[in-house]
Amino acid sequence: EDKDPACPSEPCPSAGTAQTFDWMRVKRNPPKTAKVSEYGLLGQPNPIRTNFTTKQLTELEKEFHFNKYLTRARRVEIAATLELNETQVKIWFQNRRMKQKKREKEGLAPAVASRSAK
Amino acid sequence: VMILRSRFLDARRKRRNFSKQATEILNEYFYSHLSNPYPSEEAKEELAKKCSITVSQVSNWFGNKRIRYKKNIGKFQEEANLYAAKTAVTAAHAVAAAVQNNQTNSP
DNA sequence: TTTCTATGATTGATCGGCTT
DNA sequence: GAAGCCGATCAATCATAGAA
Repeated sequence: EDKDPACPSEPCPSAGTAQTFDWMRVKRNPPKTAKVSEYGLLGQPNPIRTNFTTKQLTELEKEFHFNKYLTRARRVEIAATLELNETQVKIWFQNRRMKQKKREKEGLAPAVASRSAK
Repeated sequence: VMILRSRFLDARRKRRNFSKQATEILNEYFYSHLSNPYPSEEAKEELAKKCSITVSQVSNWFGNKRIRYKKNIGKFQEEANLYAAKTAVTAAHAVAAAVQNNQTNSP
């Protein structure tokens, strides 16, 4: 049930004007990581968000420690080894770099001392 | 079994809720900018300072708030009206104070 | 204490903009 | 002109704090 925007320009205080702005309508397209399972059969079009295994994450992390950026060749290698798309590997590295940057920025001088703990 | 869902036991385990007043400040900003609740980097830094939390936490808060708000606008209606009224009262006080001051200076 | 809900954080993936 | 990166954000989920 929606309310007709009867009073758009009049700020009637008592009325709960719950308008819907554009940002509330934003919808993300489903991940293109469809990848119909090999023997799925189940009517599962696509699990949407892939859950990386601990093994995959460990390998990716190891590689990241070695190189923050990947070459096409290396990416193909890793993708094949870990059974992931090249895109997934690429995106993982991008996100990982962002995470790295965030940690460096925050984990540097907490400003207010905290030497009172323990 | 696949009890490997132990997502490395993230740091989210030791989560702490923000102070009552911090949440108050964040909500005031959110509802007074409901048409576009996307604070700029500068605004985030200011909010972070006022709330005594990090900029990332401010970002997380707005991210969660936006998603959860639009997921169920009705559930936040009461809260929305509450803050709308609050800001209205604040504005009214400012006006009242101005009037008061004006009269005091007018014999 | 147990159950359920509110909430902060994490993260694979998307969007728009800019560079190569 | 497609491809990669960045920064911000989304959206689903995790794990816990707090209400019931």
